[in-house]
Amino acid sequence: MAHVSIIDIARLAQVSPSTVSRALQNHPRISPERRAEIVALAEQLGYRPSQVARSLVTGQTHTLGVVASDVTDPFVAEVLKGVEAAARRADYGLLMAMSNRDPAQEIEAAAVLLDHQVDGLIVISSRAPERYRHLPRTRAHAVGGAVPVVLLNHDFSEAGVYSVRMDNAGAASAAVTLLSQLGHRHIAFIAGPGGGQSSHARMTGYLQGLALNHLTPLPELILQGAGMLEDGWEALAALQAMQPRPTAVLCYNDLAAMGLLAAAAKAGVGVPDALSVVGFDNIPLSAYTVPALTTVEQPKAALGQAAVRTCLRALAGEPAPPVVMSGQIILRASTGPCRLPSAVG
Amino acid sequence: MAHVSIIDIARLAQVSPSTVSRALQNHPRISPERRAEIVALAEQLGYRPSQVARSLVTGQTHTLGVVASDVTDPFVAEVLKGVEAAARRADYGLLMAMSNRDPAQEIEAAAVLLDHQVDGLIVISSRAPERYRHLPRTRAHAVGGAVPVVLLNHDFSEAGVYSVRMDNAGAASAAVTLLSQLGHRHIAFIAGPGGGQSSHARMTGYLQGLALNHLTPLPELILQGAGMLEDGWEALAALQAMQPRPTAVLCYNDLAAMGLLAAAAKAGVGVPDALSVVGFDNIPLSAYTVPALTTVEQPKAALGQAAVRTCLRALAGEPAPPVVMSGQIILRASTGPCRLPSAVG
DNA sequence: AGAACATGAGCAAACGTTTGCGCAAGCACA
DNA sequence: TGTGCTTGCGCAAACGTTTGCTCATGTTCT
Repeated sequence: MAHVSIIDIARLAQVSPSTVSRALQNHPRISPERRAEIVALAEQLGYRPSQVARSLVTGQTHTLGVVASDVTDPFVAEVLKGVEAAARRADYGLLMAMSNRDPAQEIEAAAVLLDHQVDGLIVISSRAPERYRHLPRTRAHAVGGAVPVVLLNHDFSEAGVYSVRMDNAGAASAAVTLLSQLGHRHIAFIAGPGGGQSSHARMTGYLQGLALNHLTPLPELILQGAGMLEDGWEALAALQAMQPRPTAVLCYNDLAAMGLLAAAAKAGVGVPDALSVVGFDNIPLSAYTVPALTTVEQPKAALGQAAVRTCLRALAGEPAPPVVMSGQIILRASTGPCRLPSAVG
Repeated sequence: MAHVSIIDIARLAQVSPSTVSRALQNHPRISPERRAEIVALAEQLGYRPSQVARSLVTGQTHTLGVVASDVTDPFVAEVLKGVEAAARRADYGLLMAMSNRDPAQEIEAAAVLLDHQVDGLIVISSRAPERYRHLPRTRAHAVGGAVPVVLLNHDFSEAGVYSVRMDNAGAASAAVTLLSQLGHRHIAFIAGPGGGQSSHARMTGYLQGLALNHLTPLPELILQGAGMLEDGWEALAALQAMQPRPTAVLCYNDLAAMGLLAAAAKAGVGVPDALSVVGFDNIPLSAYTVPALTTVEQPKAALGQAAVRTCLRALAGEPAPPVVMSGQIILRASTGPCRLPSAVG
């Protein structure tokens, strides 16, 4: 027995297919009795409407596209979870693709999703925002013309491109202030992937924080990284070699911080006594490191939800202003007062 | 300017739409010149075929459904990544939904994905395999009748349901043997979520491992858990209270192990001196704990790829026998020789 | 030279919905 | 009783493809 269609129901109910269609979508001009009869019949036959056929005529798939840089990154995973929950609540499907942190793959993935006629696109941690400008995203019945793209953790303003992000700069600056208040004068920064807005903004915030606390920014205190465990792991040696030696480190994310923590433990560098470490993201694991990681909470699930909300707003033709959420410092055990006399002063 | 369709091309090339369609899919009965002309025109117009329309007539969406228990679990994320990569390579889209470890949500998600006419379904860590038996998954043009379901880390054999998993029991048993060889006589086990096959199999393997090494299984040495950080964290107190006190613990997964590690560090219980800890999954972070975690490697990406391969095989009508991969113990620093004289014996 | 066949292309149906329009019957109003 | 509005439903087009069939032309074989 094949798939039961609206026509089968029509035949059995002795009505036209259009009547069945209207009955099932609660069209006002269908008599209550007919509706009841048809609904019952549909239920009984186990009728499930063909989303594909529906999409073809309406031009909407009721599906959102998500391109994520890498689900393996706990931050991304948490955001994705928020996106999924919100999409499900709004009865939207989720078509997923991964960019593997590569701009080319990102844009390619976006194109593929658009080919599948997603109603909207959400990009978690874009690395190539400017390329959405020329991405053809016209749709057959498109409401506002193009399918909306919402960039998560990127502020790129362009028609049809929306933005949901955290106040990375503010949070990073606050983290530096915290360290400064603990007495640290030499604060290093392990940067994140180039191309990402969040990396750039956190760097900016780091510098702002230094300025705010009258600390002199030293280029050599900034280490390159990509937001991965290895970054922190490898950073320790560089930190140890610095003159003056930093007593605190702000990391691009928790992953880098955890790498650093592991390296410190291995090298016998006491945290926080010899080195204070601050992460970013507050991934679940950060509460379980040794010592527990002081970090900046990002409202990950909320960011995901906001992205979906923004996308749906844009779809509805409503205004969808940029969303900026603020972080909050989670004080745990990886930070402490500066124990070393400042080598320079 | 709206979406350019096959008809627009046909008009411009002065041919029929069918010719355009055939030209674009390299049908043999189209002259090379025509094909070239049409292909060029399509390229120039930026033509992108409507997957929706195509799906309607072919009955295939070229899309796989994935229901994951929780992307936030690093194991799941890694597997998902493998699935995504393999699907992309095969030119398949990925429709994603999350079950949040809830059987009801799992089956509901599966139904939603099926409504979107996914060609196949991959379930990462199913908790309700038996319910796929009665899930209506007939398709209009279905090749083999029903859309294939491949269960990842579950062995449930039923027509149309395929299985890709790891040899959980064998690996768990091997882990116990390792601990036994290190001199441990009292080995505890923190179990995983009930309902999951992997949890059950690892438990079985644990018991087999005990038997194999002539250790007596004690019910009180088995703690309940759900494969989460908190499990390990909370387990420490229980372990400490046990008589005889276990000197080693096998955990359902790395997450639980990391929770335990954190708790041990906080309580001043030396690992591995006072307590050896073995995890499961070998998530990336497990190499960066303090001490680094001894664990069982699961070929996560390979599992994901195998799931896609199996699904595609089933779709092609080829035989798709169950896949069983074997794990391998990764020896790191959280395990060591038993230092305590056995209290009993 | 006739038959059989290969080549290149078009016609039209089909996929399963949604929806604008038309139409008949019933009703209220003047 | 005629006019106009409402209610309930059907007709048919449309969405953008794919594909079985048909058909004309050219080619090769006997």
